Formats: sequence, structure tokens, C-alpha cells
Amino acid sequence: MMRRIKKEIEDEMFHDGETGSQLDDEGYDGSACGVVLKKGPWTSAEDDILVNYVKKNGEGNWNAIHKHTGLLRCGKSCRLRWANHLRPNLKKGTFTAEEERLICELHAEMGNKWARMASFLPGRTDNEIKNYWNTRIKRHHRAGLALYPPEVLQKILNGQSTGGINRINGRNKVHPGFLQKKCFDKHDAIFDSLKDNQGILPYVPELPDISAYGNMLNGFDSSQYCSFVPSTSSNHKRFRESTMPFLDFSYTDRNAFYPFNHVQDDTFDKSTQSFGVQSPLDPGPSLHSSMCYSHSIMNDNSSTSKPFEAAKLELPSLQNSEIDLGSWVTSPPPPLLESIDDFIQSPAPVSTLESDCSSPQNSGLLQSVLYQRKTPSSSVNQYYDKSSNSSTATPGEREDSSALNMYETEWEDYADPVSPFGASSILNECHAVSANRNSLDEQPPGHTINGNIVKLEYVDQVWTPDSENQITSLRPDFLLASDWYEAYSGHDKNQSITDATSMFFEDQLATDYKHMTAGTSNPSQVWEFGSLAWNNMPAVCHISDLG
DNA sequence: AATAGCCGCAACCGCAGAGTT
DNA sequence: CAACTCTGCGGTTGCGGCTAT
Repeated sequence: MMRRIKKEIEDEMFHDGETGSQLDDEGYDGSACGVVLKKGPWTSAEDDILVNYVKKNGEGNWNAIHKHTGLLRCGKSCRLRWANHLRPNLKKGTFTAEEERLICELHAEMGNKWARMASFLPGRTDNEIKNYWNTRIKRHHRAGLALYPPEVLQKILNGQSTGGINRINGRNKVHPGFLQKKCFDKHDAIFDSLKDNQGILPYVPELPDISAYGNMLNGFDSSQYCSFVPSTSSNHKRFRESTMPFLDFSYTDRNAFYPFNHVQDDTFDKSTQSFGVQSPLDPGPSLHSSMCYSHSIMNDNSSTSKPFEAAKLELPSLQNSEIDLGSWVTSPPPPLLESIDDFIQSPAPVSTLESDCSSPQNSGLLQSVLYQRKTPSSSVNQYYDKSSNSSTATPGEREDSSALNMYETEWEDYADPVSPFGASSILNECHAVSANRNSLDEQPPGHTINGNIVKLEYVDQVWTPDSENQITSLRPDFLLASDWYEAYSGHDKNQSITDATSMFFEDQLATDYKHMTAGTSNPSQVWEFGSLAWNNMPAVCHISDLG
């Protein structure tokens, strides 16, 4: 009401020919060229001018409006006013339940892509959606409610997405927050090709909407609003993602949300099944390869010479466990482990996890390597060092972590180089394992992680010869050496795998790979680069409560 | 009835990409 | 090819209304 009254008064002033200069103290803003442009709420007279102009000239060329009509508004302001309030077919009022559900779904898919989301909600503007979501976040956080309804999560991650991501063409199909654009044109191109040719590839994951996972997994952070915010851009603001869900588990109804359940999507299964290929981890429960990795990587000798050892993870009943928030204060553990511990501590039934998530979080494996590559180069070493320290590593292992302090400092600075679902952390740490591996045939010892004993075991005879062949065909090194590499890279497939790897990962990581693979001419022995320990998938994670 | 705090909306700001010169 | 402009996007802020005390 008050706003309306004020508006009317201003309308009168406008109609009376008042100039902006007379209102300098009340919303007029100086601008270039000596022209004073008004700021603040729009009057109905201004709206009329704008509407008439757009009707006559169409949208666009917003900066010309001021010149042609004398409207004392900048082009940006005009565009915004038109888009959010004046254009036809705008739907006003509160969101309907269906719209709210759709927004949740879309946000789970694409994150804070308000404009994109608006395209799925006719009559709604990005600003409206953004405001709604921010309000929702506050409201739900206060109420201790999960931000995403479980059914929405389930739907999204079952592949029944709204289609927001899948319908998106071009450069935006991956959440930009996860990709450091500058260095990924090549990768994007590669995966574009892969995507376009899924039918002939043994395994070509749909480029995931990593943001969705990222969003969800933000909730794993112990802190409230922070989280694993991508910091891969020089423009930090762009990646602040302040309105990410940060599903603080101290508030959130855990029963309503099991990110890892969902993160363990079945993309891989679908992809492989469509080619008649079995998921490499299907034979075993393998509860999430990422899980296995995350713990196995703590063991520098977790690998063995036995190929294709499947993983089995026995989760303890940790329903009574509490997140050790204090541990962050003195010695922040690797976010990955924190996240996973959080996950473990969720009351999700183990049986459910094992049965429903038999396939690995594979959609993130290769992609995660790429993703990881997109994080600051220093992160590799950072994680490397961190991995050596994050568990009860031996003194000798700790000595290898000479850069630990540096790591921790930078870790704080990065506030998490963000893997969407901790995968980059996982992979990086596994990378460290690969490099440090020395006793290949030993059973890995148990380690203590956040108060839990994590023990790895290897399960023999899980992979049949057939499955071995199958997995071989899925391995990145195999893919790189196969026909599609030639077809889509334009390179001779006889090029070395290392070269192919270089094409994919470039400089540092490729160098790492070369180093690791030195001395072997058989790439199948060594695809552990990028932490893809395909041959030595740690099999069993026994986690028992220290207490 | 007064008022402090909260809430939601509208608008602004800064940045980046695309297009143009 | 660099500089400039336009446009769009996402984050933030300010203001007015609402509500609890």
C-alpha cells in the first residue's frame, strides 16, 4: 500500500515534467554523458513508456530506449523491468505446488541456473525463482527440513529428470561451476563426440549434471553454508553458490536424504547394459566405488597384483555416531572422508546400499578425472599430501607428506576444490596410492578414519574371465587405444596410450601417468592413472567402530 | 499502540560471453 | 586482433510489509 502511494506520487511528478535532476536525492543516479538516470522502483508512467517502446520496436536494444523515449533508465534496468514485470504472459502470485516441485527438480538437476529453470516454468522469471529458492532455503533450514523432497531426488537420479540438463545444448550442459572453462574445450569436445556416439562406445557416460551431485553433496559438509564450493575460477563470485542446499545434516532429516544413495546412480548400468556390457563392479556389491576408493586410498599398499578384485564394503551401524565437528577445528580431515563418514553415519540400511547401488559411481569416474583436472593444478599435490596424512599413516608415509602444511593452508583457501561428490578427492588420493604402492600382494591393513577402523580386503575370483574382458573394454586406456580414439581424436590409434592420455589430461597428469607407467608396455597393467585403479579395485572396506 | 526484527520482493551490481567496430 | 558495446546471468541489497512482543 505504502509502495503504491509512493508510486502514485512519483507518477504525478513524472507527468508534471519533473526532471531527474530534481530527484537526485531520491533515487537518481549520475551516469556518463551527464545524463542522470533514475534508480529504484519503477513508476507506472515509466512502465508505460517502456511498454509502448517495446510494443513499437520489439525487445532488445535496451540502451536505445533512453535515447528514443527520454526514459531516465539505463538499458539494463529497462530490460529487467520488462522481463520481470511488464512482458506479457507473466504469471504473478505464489508458486503452485506443481511449480514448487518442478523448481526443486530443476534445481537438483542444474543448480542455480535460474534463467534456465525459468524456461521450464512458463510465465515465471528467473528472479522469481531465485527469490523463491532463497526463501525456501532459509525456511527449510530453519525448520530443519530437507531441501529436496526425496521423491524428487529419486526421480532425478533414476534418470527421470525433467530434462533440463539433457535438453541443454552447447557449452552449458555441464555446470560451469565445475569446469574450468579455459582448459576444457578439448575435453568438452571429446565428450561431445562421445555423447554423440554412445551407441558405438562401450561406455560413454552421459555427461552428468555434476552440479546436481554437487548440490546434494554440499550437504555433507559439516559447516552450514559453506561447503565444497568450486573454486576453480578466478572469479570466485561466480562459484560462490551461496544458495546451494548445504543440507546440513545436523538439521536435516536424514531419513529424507541420502545423497550417496542417489549419487550411486545407475547411469553406468544403463549405459553398459545398453551395450550388453556388464558393469565392472556389478559382480560385487562394491558399494560405490567411490566409497571403496575413499577408504582404500588411505592405504598405500592397498593394491595387489590380483586383477579385478571386487570390493565389498561392510558398513557399521553408525546410527548413533555423531559427526565430529570439532575435528575440523584443529585438523580438518579430507572433505571426502568427512563426507563419506557422514554418509556412513546416515541411517541408510546397508542392505539397501548394497543392493541398490551395486554399480559404481562410475558416471563420475572418467568424468571425475577430467573434472579433477580442471581444478587448480596444485590440488593434485595437495590431495596427494593430504591423503598421506588423513589416515593413520605410517611415520614413513607421513614423511612423504612434506608439503602437508602447505596443503592445509591451501585447503583452507580453496575451501574445497570440490569434487561434486568427493570424487576428485577420491581420485586424487587414489592417485597417491598408486604412486606409493610398494607391497602389491599384501592385504591392506586397517586404518582409522574419524574414529572408525577401515579395513580393506580383497575378494578373489569375483571377476570372471568374461567380466575381465568386459572391464578391459571399459577401461579408459582400452578406449583410448581402440578405434574410437582414432575416429574421434583424429590421431592414429597406434599412438601410445600415454599420448592418448596426454591428449585427455594434458601436462601434469599426463606426466604423472607416464611416470607411473614407465617400464611397462602393457597399458592394461597400469591404468591407475587418475586414480582409476581398475586392476586393483580395493575390494572390501570393513569399517568398525573404534569404540 | 509502539516497535523491533523478520521476511519477501524488486531492483541493482558486477561479471562474462557474444557480437560489432 | 583488440577495444568496445550489448546482453544476460547470478548474487546481493534495500525497502516496505508483516508479525511477534
